[in-house]
Amino acid sequence: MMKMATPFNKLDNAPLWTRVHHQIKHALLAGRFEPGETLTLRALSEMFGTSVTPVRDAVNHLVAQGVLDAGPRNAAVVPDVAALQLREIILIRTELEGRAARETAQRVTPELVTNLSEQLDTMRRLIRDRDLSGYLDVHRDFHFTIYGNAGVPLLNEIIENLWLRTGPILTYVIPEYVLTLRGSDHHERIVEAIAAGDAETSESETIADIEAAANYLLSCADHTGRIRRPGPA
Amino acid sequence: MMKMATPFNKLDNAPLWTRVHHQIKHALLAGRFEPGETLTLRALSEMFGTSVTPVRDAVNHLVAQGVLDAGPRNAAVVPDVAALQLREIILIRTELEGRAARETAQRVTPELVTNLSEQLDTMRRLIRDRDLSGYLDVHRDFHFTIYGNAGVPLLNEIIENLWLRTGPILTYVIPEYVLTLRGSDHHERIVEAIAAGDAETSESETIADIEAAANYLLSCADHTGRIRRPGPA
DNA sequence: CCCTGTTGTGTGTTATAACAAACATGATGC
DNA sequence: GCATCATGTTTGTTATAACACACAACAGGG
Repeated sequence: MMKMATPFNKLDNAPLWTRVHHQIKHALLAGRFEPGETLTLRALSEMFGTSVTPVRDAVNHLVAQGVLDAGPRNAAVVPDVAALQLREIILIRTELEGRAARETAQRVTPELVTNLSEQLDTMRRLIRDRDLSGYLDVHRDFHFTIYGNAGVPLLNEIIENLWLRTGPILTYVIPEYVLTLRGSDHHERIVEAIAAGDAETSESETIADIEAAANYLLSCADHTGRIRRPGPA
Repeated sequence: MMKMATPFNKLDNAPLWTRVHHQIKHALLAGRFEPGETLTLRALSEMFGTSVTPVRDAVNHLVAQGVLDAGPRNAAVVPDVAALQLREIILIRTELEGRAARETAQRVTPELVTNLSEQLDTMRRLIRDRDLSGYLDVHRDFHFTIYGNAGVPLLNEIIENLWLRTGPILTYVIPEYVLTLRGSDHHERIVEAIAAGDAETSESETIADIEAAANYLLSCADHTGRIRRPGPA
């Protein structure tokens, strides 16, 4: 009497607002919304072909996470993260990601080192091929592979939230930074330290990596403290 | 032509779901919901006398903040924070609150020291009077006075979120702990360190304070790792 | 010409109803 | 007596409409 037909319809009963949430998040990380832009519920609902209720839920979620700002009249605006806020985020990121890297080094496994080394190779290849979009994806996977092995899920959750907050400005500023690396980045040393179980170096190199990228971003700030996109050329 | 009547009706135009959010949050911190209890939208809406929409928004906000858990069928359940999760929270709290205390010590002002000393006196008096509920309030104010003077609003926001996560178990376990203090707590030394601009001691004493309370909480865990309420007597 | 009051439009908010999935309950057949 | 299926209830989800506030544009009076 088992119903054989439609074997896997269990998958698409995820709530609508979840998918909307996912799409907005990715659009944010891809830089498809301009910093400072206010997102209206009706525009988004038309964009996704749903009623306003699911997008309202999704936007509420993002505002609660701090990924979107609450503007006047509780309108959702894309955060225009300035130098001041960036410095705050970086301070907390160094603290938290440094600690995560330390924890991971203390519980290193052979598989982890293998995975990280492979990701390192992939990153090198993507830089050589000038595939910056692909690089950013693997780069993020690389870092979260480390943090995910710290054995502290909550730490991972908070770090992910902090990355999300820098999303809008990252995508239009980082590519130029990546090209200046030429392989002389901290990632190799992080993997070496983790492989050696050297918690101290693992932490310090992680912090150095974050601060190097942050310093580049901060150098893109104008006199008002707003991070501006480099010339489009 | 100025409308003189109803002089201050500007105050109650805050969205309904904001107030619902506020009330649920405080009920949580006051331990008025049992850990593991699932909160139904219709029950809450009847409790607050609104429709389900505002409570839905409020609950969504809390779930997104990690203050409430998302149970099966996306139902909101009061988190039953076990020893394992508590250890994670404490790890991050020591990291973040330690850093905040360090920052505050480096930018101490005379007013800050005055305020902290007054709060310290109030706390001593409330302990002497066995007013544990009042003590917990001032105690929270004391800590957030320190963190609020670190000059890093985002740090404050994250720390507040972490406190919220421990809310449900704090209220029914901490009172007994407070009574064991007898004034020999770390708070005085924290204020001394801040007043002296001693960032190092400010951080270490803050961490010691957090870990002392955490160790008490963890000693209340049974063999399954769940924190249990001490005898009601 | 400028100020002011009005009106229209856009936007988030709230209520309500219809919906669908999950669970408990009880009846029915073996 | 027990398993199984039907059904009713509970609960989150979504759509829709009415609402209230805010802002902009515009017209009229000074």
